[in-house]
Amino acid sequence: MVEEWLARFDEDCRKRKIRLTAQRRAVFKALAEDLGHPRVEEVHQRLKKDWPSLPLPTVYRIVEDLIASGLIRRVASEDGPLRLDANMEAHQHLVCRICGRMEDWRDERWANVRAPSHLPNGFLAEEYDIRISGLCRACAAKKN
Amino acid sequence: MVEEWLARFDEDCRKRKIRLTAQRRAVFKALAEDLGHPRVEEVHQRLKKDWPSLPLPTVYRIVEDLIASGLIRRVASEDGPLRLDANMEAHQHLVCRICGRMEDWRDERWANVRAPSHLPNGFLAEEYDIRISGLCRACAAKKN
DNA sequence: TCTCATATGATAAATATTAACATATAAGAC
DNA sequence: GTCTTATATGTTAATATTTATCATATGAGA
Repeated sequence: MVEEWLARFDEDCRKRKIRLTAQRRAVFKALAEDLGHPRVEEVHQRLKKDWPSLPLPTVYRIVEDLIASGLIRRVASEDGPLRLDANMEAHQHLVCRICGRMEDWRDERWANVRAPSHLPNGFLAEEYDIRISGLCRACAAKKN
Repeated sequence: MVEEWLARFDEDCRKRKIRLTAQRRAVFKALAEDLGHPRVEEVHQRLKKDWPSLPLPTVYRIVEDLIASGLIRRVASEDGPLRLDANMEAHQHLVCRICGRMEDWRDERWANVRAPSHLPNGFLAEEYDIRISGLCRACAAKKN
C-alpha cells in the first residue's frame, strides 16, 4: 500500500507543479509507513536511519509544504506537538486518554454523518472530524 | 452565568480538597468569561489587567492543575499551542479553517450520537468529540 | 547541457512549555 | 484569632517546539 501511495504522491507532485525532491519523498514515505499520527520529531527520528543528515528544520519545512499542497494533513490533538496524517480519506480517530495512542477507524455510519444545514452564525460546514476518546485495550487492561 | 460557574468552582475545589487560591480562581474566571478556547498566553494577557504581576509559568502550572482535577479541559486543535475550555458539558466544535476561530455548538442529534459497541482492537469509547471544520460567516464572505 | 526558480542545509532566533527552589499562603488544629 | 504545615506561588533558568535567514545545491524545463 505504501508503494501505491508513493506512486500517487509522485503523480500529485507532477500535476500540481510541486518539485519532487528526494527529501520530500522520504518524508511522505515515512508518514505513509507510520499511520499512527506521528509528530514531526518522530518522523525525523524515523528518517535518521536512512538519511542521517536530514535536519529537523528541513523536515518542518517539508511538512508545511506538503500540508499547504494538500498531500498530507495535520490531525487535531489535545496535547503538545503537531501530529501528522498521510491518510487523506475521510476517517474517524480513536484516541486513548491514557497512553495518547491514536488510531484510524472508518465506519460507514459515521463517515456519512452530516451536520444540519443550519449551523449557528452562518457557519459553512466542510469537514467532519470525529474523535472518540477512551481507553485502548492495553490501558483498559492495566486499569482493572 | 460566570457567577454560577465560579460558585461551582469553589464548591468543586472544596469537595476535591484542591486548595482554593486567588490565582486559580482568577484563571478559571478568565476561562469562564472567554469560551472561545483561548491559549494559555491569551489567558495570561486577559489577566494582566487585573493582575499585572501574575507570571506566565504560574498560569501554565495552574492550567495543568485544573486539567488534572477535571475542572477545565484541553481542546483538540490542529494548530500550535494548547487551547483551553472551561465548558465541561458535552458539546461540539465549529472550527473555521481560515481564521482558526473555534466556537461551541450543541445539537441534541449530535450530542446523543454513540459509536457502535464494537470498536477495533477492543477500544473502549468514553467521549465523543465532534469537530466540524469549514468557514465562519466572515471568512466565507471574504472568499466570495 | 544550461539556466533559473526553488529547495535544502546550517545556523540563529522566536515561541511555547516545563523544572527547580526559596518564599508565601490556604486550611485545618488548637 | 494564632499556629502549623503541606502545598502553591514567584523567580529564574532550562528545555522543547517551531520559524526565519541566507548562502549553496538541485530539479525540471529549455
